[in-house]
Amino acid sequence: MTEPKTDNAMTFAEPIAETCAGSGKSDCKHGRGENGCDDCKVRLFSVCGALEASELDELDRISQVKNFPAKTMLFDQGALAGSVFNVTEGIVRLYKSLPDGRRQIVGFALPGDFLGLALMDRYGVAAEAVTNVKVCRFARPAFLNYVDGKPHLLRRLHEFAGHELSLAQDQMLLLGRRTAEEKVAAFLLNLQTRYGRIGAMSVNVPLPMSRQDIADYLGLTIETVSRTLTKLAKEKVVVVVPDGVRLLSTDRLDQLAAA
Amino acid sequence: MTEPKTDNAMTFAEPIAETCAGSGKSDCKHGRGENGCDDCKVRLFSVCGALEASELDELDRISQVKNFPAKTMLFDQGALAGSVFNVTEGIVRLYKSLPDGRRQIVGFALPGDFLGLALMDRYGVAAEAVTNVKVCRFARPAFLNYVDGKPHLLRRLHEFAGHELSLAQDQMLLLGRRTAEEKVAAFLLNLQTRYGRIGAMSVNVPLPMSRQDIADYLGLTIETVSRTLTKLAKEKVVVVVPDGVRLLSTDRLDQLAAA
DNA sequence: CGCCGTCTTTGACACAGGTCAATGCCGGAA
DNA sequence: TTCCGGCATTGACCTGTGTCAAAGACGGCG
Repeated sequence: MTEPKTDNAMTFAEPIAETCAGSGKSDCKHGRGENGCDDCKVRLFSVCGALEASELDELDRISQVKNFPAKTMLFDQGALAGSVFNVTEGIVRLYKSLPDGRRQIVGFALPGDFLGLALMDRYGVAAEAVTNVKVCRFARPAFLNYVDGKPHLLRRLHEFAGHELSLAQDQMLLLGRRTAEEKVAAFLLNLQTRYGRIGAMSVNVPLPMSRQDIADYLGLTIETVSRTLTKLAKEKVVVVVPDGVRLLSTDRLDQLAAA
Repeated sequence: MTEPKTDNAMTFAEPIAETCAGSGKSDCKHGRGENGCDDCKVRLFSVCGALEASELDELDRISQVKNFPAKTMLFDQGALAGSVFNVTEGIVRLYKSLPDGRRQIVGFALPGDFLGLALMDRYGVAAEAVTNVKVCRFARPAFLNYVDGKPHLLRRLHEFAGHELSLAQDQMLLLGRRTAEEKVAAFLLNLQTRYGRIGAMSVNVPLPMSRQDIADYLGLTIETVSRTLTKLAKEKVVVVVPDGVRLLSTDRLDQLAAA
């Protein structure tokens, strides 16, 4: 369990707004690399296919780039949901907390991921920048207005929500029924896959988040995460490197994860 | 952990179709008790407010009442999602399984709840009748067709999905960070609340599901569930009765659940 | 009525993972 | 360069929960 943080007077970030110079050039071709439109501020993976070039332009126009330094909060659990975010750089942790400080990280948002898409009036989880983070922010009213009257997009959003739910259910299975070793193995494979989707496919899996974060994501303690990683390293399944892990035997990990 | 079931050759239910006599009377007033329209086959809590009377009629028309005896399967994990269900009577368990038989129940569906609303092409979880179950079934194409062109409904559905996600995240917190006693306390309170919403508000909480089901829902073993219940009974927090529990001190439970 | 199968409870014991504490590692400040 | 503070690792030990086994409780059925 997480020990109550002494440093829990977490500052609410005052993000630095940028003028979005550079992405303002209007000769944008909306080239659809695997990162979505390369010129645009937003990085759409999942929703991209549902959008016309003109719609992408419009979406881009109502957006605003913001930076959040590492460890600052994008929004707090239960706060009025004023914005929808699209992460473009860095990693965000999403979590719920118990009054005594125990914390459960329900997910890490990587570049391309959306936050606040549920479109409920309050955020159900808190979001903090793990690394320095760049996001594309949409004011809720503008986004709602944009979405309304685009049933295909609404539909897409709904499918997307269904996918999120499915992932959450996978995580329940992991939290409720898997051993520490299985949890860590599944986590590493999962991260590898997700990094693969944003270009950095490799056996080198960066772990920008702390051991505490990993522990709070997997329902373990920091010591158990550390020990498990060491054990996997001793068994030549992984190599622990600064800020990451190199996967030696994905097969073995698959086996351990017992997907 | 769940021991591998010897009886896992679970039969795929061949539901008995009914002719829906009785609810076919067309003088339905669509009286909106807390159960939705009392005359209709469907029992809509969450989505109800978004529908006009005429739309409810239409929805009712494309629906079909089916019965599933206890322990039969409504659909399997990964199966083609051919139907959307609205539970009208009984309880359904939704779960994911590991290849070795370990099982995680991700939720219990009570009357009024929808199954398969994610509208993805495959079910992400399996669904089994805990008790005898009566559902209102919509063929996917008909339901999709019905939903399309009703943006307000689509919107509502999306909000509903967001709510589901939020519940799933609460469950992650429970699974990852709570003790056995906290889990059981939270479970009982949660059930009480949900029963309250469908009319049977009382300190008597029916537990139609087995101890194994509760264990698989809370990430515990059957023995731990049993012991915890016994402990709560010794402390005069609850009384264990046949197929249920009477809550003596909701306050104490709240305190234990540490919401 | 008694038998039997299934579920639940209870007890004794084991162990995965938590707790506590010491040490190591590293990067930034002076 | 050294000091310092914040992680991460490692070890020793403990405990909550799992495992195994036996004994009720209960309902269906002959």
